[in-house]
Amino acid sequence: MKLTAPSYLILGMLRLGIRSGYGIKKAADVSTKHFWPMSLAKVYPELASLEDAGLIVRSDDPHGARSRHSYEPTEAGEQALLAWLGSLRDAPPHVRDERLLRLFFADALPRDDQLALLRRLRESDEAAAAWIRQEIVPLAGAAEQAGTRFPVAVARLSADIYSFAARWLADFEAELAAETRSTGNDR
Amino acid sequence: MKLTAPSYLILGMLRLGIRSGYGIKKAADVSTKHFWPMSLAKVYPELASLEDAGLIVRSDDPHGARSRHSYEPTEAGEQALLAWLGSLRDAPPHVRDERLLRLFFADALPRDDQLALLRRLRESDEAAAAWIRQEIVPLAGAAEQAGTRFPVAVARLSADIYSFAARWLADFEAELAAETRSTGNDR
DNA sequence: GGAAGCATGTAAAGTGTTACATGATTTT
DNA sequence: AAAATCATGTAACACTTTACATGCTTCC
Repeated sequence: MKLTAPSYLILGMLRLGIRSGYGIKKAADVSTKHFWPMSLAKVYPELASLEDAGLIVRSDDPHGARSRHSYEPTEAGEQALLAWLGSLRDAPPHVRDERLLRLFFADALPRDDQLALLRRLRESDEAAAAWIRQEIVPLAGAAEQAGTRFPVAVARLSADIYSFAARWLADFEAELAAETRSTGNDR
Repeated sequence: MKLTAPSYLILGMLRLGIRSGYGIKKAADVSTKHFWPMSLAKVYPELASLEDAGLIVRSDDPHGARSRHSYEPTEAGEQALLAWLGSLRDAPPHVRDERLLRLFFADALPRDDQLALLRRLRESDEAAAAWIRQEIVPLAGAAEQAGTRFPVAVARLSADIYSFAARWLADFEAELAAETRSTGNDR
C-alpha cells in the first residue's frame, strides 16, 4: 500500500485520540478542512487499507445497538506517521480558487463591477477569518491545554492569512475607488 | 455544454490576445497556475468543446510546416465571459497543502524537528514569494502598460500573502526556539 | 548537428466527490 | 414525534493528470 496525505491525515487524527471514521470526518471538517478537505467516502476505504497494511487496528465499540468501530495506530502506524512528519520532500500546495481567477480577468469588467468583485472577495475572506476564529480556534485552543499546540497555531495562521488578504483587497479597492472619483473614467 | 472554471480561464486568455492552446498553457503556467493549475491535456479538449458551443472560432495559422490553430472568442464567448465575471455566486476556494497538514500534526515530533519543519515551511514560502516577484510580476507588469492591471495585482497579492505567511512562521519559529532555550525542554 | 522549445492531440490511470442505502440514538 | 446527529459503507460519476505519440523550428 502506498501511503498518501489522506492516510497520514487519518493516522494523525487517530493519534490525537479520535476513534471512529465518522469522528475523523467531523474533526477534519473543523480543523484540517481548509488545507485538506476529505469526504466520508474517502475515510472508510482508507481506514480499511490502513488496517490491511497493519498500520492501525480495529476493534468493535458499539453504542447500544448502533455499531461503531474503534481504530488505533499500531507501532508501525506511529512510525509511519513520524517518518512522514520528518520527511524532507514537500509536495507543493495545490490551490483552486475561482474567485482569484475572476479577479485575474477583471479588466474586462466596467469599473463598478470591478469594485463590486473586490468587495465580495474581501467580504468572503473576512468571513472566513471570522469563522476560523470563532469556530475553530476555541476548539483547538482547548486541546492546547493538553500540550497539543500546533492545531491552534495552524488555525491562527490561516485566520491571519485571510485577514491579511482582506486588508490587501480593501486597500486595492480604496485605490481603485479614488482613481475613479478623480478621473471620472469608469474604465 | 456546461461551462466550468477552466472554460472561463481559456476564454479569458483568448480575450487577452493569446491564440494557441500551447500558448494558453504557457501563459497559465506563469500567471494563473498558483490559483488554477491546468494541464495541456485539459486545454485541447476544452478548446474543442468551446468551439462546438460556438463560443470561440478556430482558424488555421501554420508556422511553416508546423500546424497551429488560432482561436478567438465569438460575440457569444465574450458575453459568456462577462456574465461569469459579474456573477454573484462564488465557489469556495479549494486548497490541498500537505505542508500545512504536517504542521498540524507536528506535536508528535521532537522539538528540533518541529523547528526544522517550521524553517522549511518558511523557506518555501519565501521562495514562492521571490519567484512570483521575479518571474511573474515583471511579465504581468508589461501588460499593465496596455491597461491590463488585474493580472499584476493578483500576482502581487499572491506574493504578499506568501511573504506574510513566511513572516508569521518566522515569528512562531522564534517563539518556539526561545521557549526551548529557556526551559531546556525539547518537547 | 543536437537540444530546447513549439505545437497538437489521445489513452490510461488516479483521485476524489456526490448520491445512494440503511438504521440507531439523542435532542428538541 | 420529529429532527438532528451518529454511524457505516458502496456505486456511479466527474475531473484531472501523467504518459504516450508525433513532428517541426529555432537556438547554440
